[in-house]
Amino acid sequence: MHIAPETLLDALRSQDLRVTKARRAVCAIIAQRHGEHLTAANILAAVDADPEARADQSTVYRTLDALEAAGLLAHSHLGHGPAVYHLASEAAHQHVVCSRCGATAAVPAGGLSEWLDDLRARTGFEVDPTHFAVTGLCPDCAD
Amino acid sequence: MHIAPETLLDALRSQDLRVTKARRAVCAIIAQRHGEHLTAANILAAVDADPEARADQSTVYRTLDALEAAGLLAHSHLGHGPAVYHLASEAAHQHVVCSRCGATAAVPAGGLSEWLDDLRARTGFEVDPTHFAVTGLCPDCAD
DNA sequence: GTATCTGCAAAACTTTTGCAGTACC
DNA sequence: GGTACTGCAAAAGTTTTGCAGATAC
Repeated sequence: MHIAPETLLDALRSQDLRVTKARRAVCAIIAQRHGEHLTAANILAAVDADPEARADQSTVYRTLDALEAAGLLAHSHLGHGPAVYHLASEAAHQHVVCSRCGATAAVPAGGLSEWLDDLRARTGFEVDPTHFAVTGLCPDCAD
Repeated sequence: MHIAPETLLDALRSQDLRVTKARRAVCAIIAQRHGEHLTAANILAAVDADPEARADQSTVYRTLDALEAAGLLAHSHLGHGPAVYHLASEAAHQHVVCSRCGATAAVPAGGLSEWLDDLRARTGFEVDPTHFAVTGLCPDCAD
């Protein structure tokens, strides 16, 4: 469940992408805090908090895009706020977000297969259920 | 499958909300074009197209909020763009959006009950699956 | 009369883009 | 050396907000 920043950088190298100071910094944050729901703003703040590193917000977005295009990273939308990024190697999971208090829960995507089969049968779409969360009311707010 | 603007206005009245010119105009558009995927911008444009009516965009948003709070309207997010509004009385349905070309499909929420039961059992959340679309690749783009 | 609603203008918020300069390979 | 990347600044796009004035009841 751990990943070294070098693993990410090596993956970039293997795709003929350049390893720059900004990309090192972003990859370090992602490796260090993976498992969290990191937004682009979180990553930018973390980079800026490191006196050795800095990166413009546009660079952070472009780096995240590059990592995503390289297949290393994916993002999801947990409701109305900013997108959250996570390693593509993390197990696919569906997010459920409370529309009142914002609490989140995750369920492995594995349990959704009948639903996905049903959707594909009805619509012909190859569905990726993890990109958008579903909303609902958490147990506390459901009262 | 039709609804009169007066039905919406009456519902507002019954909740002690005031019936104004702007609200009449917005309700007229919604009643007239219900079944479509109307964005706030669509509604604003439609109001402005009527020489008799006009409303500021902030008024349109506030009117939509009021109708939603009154339980008459609901909105969904079909991907990255603006939210779309529809009558709360319309049958619940789940949207599926192609992440490449933007094509949409809809499936009745009815077929999702096992999945919803499963989610509730695992997370305790009362899930509303219709608020966010799921993304995927449509048959044409899946090649 | 008074609480609610409206218009206007500006801002909030996330993300994207154009462009000139810098740094990686 | 040449291409890819970066920083800066500005803009895009949707939605929200503050406030003074207008309007529905």
